[in-house]
Parts: sequence; C-alpha cells; structure tokens
Amino acid sequence: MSQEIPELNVVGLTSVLERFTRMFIRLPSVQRLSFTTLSVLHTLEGRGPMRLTDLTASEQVTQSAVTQIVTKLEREGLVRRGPDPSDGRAVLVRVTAAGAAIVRGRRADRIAHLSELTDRLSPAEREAVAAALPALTRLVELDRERSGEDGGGRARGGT
Amino acid sequence: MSQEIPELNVVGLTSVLERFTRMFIRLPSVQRLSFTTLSVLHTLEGRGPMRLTDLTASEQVTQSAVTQIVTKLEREGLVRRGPDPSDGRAVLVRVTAAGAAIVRGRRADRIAHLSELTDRLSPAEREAVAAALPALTRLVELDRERSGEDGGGRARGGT
DNA sequence: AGAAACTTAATAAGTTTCTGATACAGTCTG
DNA sequence: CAGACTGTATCAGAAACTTATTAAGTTTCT
Repeated sequence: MSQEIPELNVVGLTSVLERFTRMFIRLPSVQRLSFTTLSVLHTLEGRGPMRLTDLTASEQVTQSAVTQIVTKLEREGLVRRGPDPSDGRAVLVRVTAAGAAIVRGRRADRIAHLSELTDRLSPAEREAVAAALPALTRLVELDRERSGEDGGGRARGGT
Repeated sequence: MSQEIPELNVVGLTSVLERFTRMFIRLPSVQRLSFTTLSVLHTLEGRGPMRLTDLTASEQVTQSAVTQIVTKLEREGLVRRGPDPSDGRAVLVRVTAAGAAIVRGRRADRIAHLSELTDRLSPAEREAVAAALPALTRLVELDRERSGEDGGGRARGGT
C-alpha cells in the first residue's frame, strides 16, 4: 500500500478564511467610525507610530483620504500628530490611550466570540487548530515579507 | 508526570485571523466597485438569490443603501432583479454570469496568492494546516448557526 | 552653495456612497 | 375589510473618498 499524503486543500482554506473575514468585519462598532477609519486605528495600534505616507501605503485609500481621516481621529482624541525627528516634511501619527482602547476593545470582542465557538469544538478539533496555529502565523508573516518587497500597491478592497 | 495538554490559544488565533482579514481585504479589484458593493456581490454568489431585506441583514449598511447598490449593480449587468413568487412585495436579486465571474475571479486571485504562500511552508506545516481545516470549517459553521438564531443585527465594520 | 527634481502633507472642489425620513404597495390579523 | 405590519423605493442631505494642486522640506548634481 502506498502512503496517503493528504495534500493541503488551498481552495478550501481560502474559502474558510473568506468566511472568517466576513465574521470579523461584521463586528459591531460602538463608535461612529467608518470602516477605513477603524482600519487606520488598527494599523497604528499594531505597528506603532507611522508617517502618513506609510499609512497610505497600508490602506486602500489615497493620501488625501488618510490626511482627512487622521484629522478627524485627532479631533476625537484617538490619535496624535507629531513631528518626525528624522524628516522635517513628515508627520508621525500615533494612537492615544483612548484610540488604543477602542482597538483593544474590538479585539476583545473578537476573542470572546471566537472563544464561544472554539468551546463547542471537540478536544481533538481544538488540538488540530492549536497544532496549525504556528503554520498559519508563518503564512501571514510570509505575506508581510512579500508585500514588503515592493512599495505596496494601491488597491480597492471588498469581500 | 502529568500529561501536557496544549490548550488552544484563542488570542493568538484571533490575531492571525485578523491578519488574514487584512490580507484578503487588500486584494486589488479590477472593477470600480466599492467595498460594500463587492460584498453584496460576494454574498449573492455564495448564498444564491436573496431578497433585499435578507441582503440588508447580511451587510453593514441600511436597506436604502442596499437598494441603491443593487440598482447600480443592475445597471452594470452584474445582478438581476426578479419577483419573489412567494411574496408580492419582495424582490429577488440574483447574480448574472458576469457578476459571478467577478466574484470567482477575485477568489481565484486569493487562491493563487495563498498557494504561493503555502508553497513556502514545510511539508509538516502544510500537513498541520490541512489537519486543522475541518475544525476551522466547523468554526465558521457554528458561527453561521449562531448568527442565524437572532435576526442578525446592524453593525458597522472595520479592521 | 544653490538650483532642479523629488517627497511629504495639506487643501480645495467635485463625485460617490451612505443615512434618515418618508411614501407606497402588498400581506397579515382580528 | 380596517388597521397594523413588512418590503422596497425615493429624496434630500451628510459623510467619505478622489483628483488636482500647493507649500514646504529634502536630496542630488554640479
């Protein structure tokens, strides 16, 4: 008998991840913040202070839109603009405590929701997911490396 | 010695899934379709013909916005409106071949992108992901069941 | 050093997309 | 069959985004 090699079903994986994407996006927001605005906040919380240019590269909108979003977030006390010591033209944007609290609150909601779901898995299923977590982490890291190569193209997103 | 039980790290899982979400959302779109518009198209392609009300429940916008989005998609030949045989007030929206082609094209891009990434995993890592796929699938199914219970509340999304 | 070329962010004006309120037609209840 | 409710459309206005432009700072080249 030849050995069975269960090859990874990428189509199925894509499908599942698409469905997680919807699940995550649907999360209600307390604040009256638009999708892109929350995304900017999330990026800043995750990656630390960034210049507007770098923020623009990581979102799906123009530099002009990012400027307007940051202005709005600043008015609401969720981010702060500061000078970039290494470049007089640039602006460094950083989240405030209030801004970080919003991102972390949303993450806590997702964790709570996922916890409820994983609680219903069998121990074997939970173990399978736990065993795959390092590999999944490596996948997103590989992606980050690759998109870091080029400047990061403009795009228009959607589910 | 007591047996080591590697419990599932839900926080880590949430974090990884958040990062996949960003990766998927950033995908460039050929057409000039907004985020929500693409989402509607995706929903219709995945779930089959739906009434406007049901579409509204599954997206993060008002019924008014859904009506306008469907009107725009219909003008572009990507969906078609039809009567609901079981309810004279209702409208059944279905994707056309052109609309489905767009959704499937985007999915193909995601599959291709994920394939490139999984190619770089070790065989052991690929196997771990493959082994977890059924459990991950069950997670999204559990979610669907749960959100099917209530009517599906309105929400405002973000990453 | 100084001018030309480039980068960074802000602003203005216009377009698209979304919301809230309302209207209207079809369905259900008593 | 009257009143209450549901499903969709329409309209006006608000919000979010785009393109084009400008001003200020930096780099490059001579």
